[in-house]
Amino acid sequence: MTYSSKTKQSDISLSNCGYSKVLDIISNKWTVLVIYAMENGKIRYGEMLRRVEGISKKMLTQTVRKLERDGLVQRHIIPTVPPSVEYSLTPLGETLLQPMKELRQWGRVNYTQVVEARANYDFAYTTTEEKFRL
Amino acid sequence: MTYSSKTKQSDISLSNCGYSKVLDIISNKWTVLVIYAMENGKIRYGEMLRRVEGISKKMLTQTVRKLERDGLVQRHIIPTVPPSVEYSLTPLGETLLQPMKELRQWGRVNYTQVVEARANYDFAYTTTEEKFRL
DNA sequence: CAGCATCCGCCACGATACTG
DNA sequence: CAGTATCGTGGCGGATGCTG
Repeated sequence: MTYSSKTKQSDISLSNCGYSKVLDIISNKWTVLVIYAMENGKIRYGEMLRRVEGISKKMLTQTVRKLERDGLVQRHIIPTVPPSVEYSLTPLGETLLQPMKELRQWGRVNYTQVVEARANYDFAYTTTEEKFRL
Repeated sequence: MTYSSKTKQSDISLSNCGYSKVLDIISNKWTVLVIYAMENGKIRYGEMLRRVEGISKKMLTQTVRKLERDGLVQRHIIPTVPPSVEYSLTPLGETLLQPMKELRQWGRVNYTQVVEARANYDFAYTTTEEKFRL
């Protein structure tokens, strides 16, 4: 969705690869964090705004609407004054939690190695002139 | 990487959440597809270009360089004329394959439900006037 | 064959202000 | 409290052309 889907048929295309379909859903800045905020059950709009550091009201609304459209999130409006709204994962949304947690686990375990690899790479491709400044 | 990392500390921030760290690596248009292309072992540049439908040379090079920098991919230059280059996953890169496959599996199993949910949502929020045209 | 250089359009995202 | 409306922008990604 994020990108135009004008791709022809092939063995690995954006249209028929399962990866792409998932990316179509979760590959943007805030989606996974918002889902993450709901992993323990119902949560109110304002509470999410506080828990997901750095997100703006605009992006939170936009993200949560998209997830609702995708059938991953439910929206419960509680008619009080002022109104409050609770969000939670649907059963379908819950099923996404498991694979996501494994990815998170991978990140926790391996990210330091990635950071090291980057440092090595950057050092190796640094000009000798720049190296002398260290 | 895709986005600026100017976020303060919090319980869910871009900097300390495992999800974000993984997204930092795989969340862009082509990365997962390129990794996918290497899941069965060595593969040459031109072969990837053909297998990953729709990717341009620029983006393939860019993606593969980033993965190399992250320590997930190895580059083997074979000194022939004209030169050929083989790419393959590193041991670290291989470890990412498992969680990625589960995500792909999730996509295969559940994507149709997502598509249905979207159709329902769009229909529900279509104006009655537009509905009459159906 | 396997790239790199350049130019450019587009849209995801951020900031700000207003509302029921 | 939980949103909408509007405007501005950075940089991702596409297209094209050139090299060793």
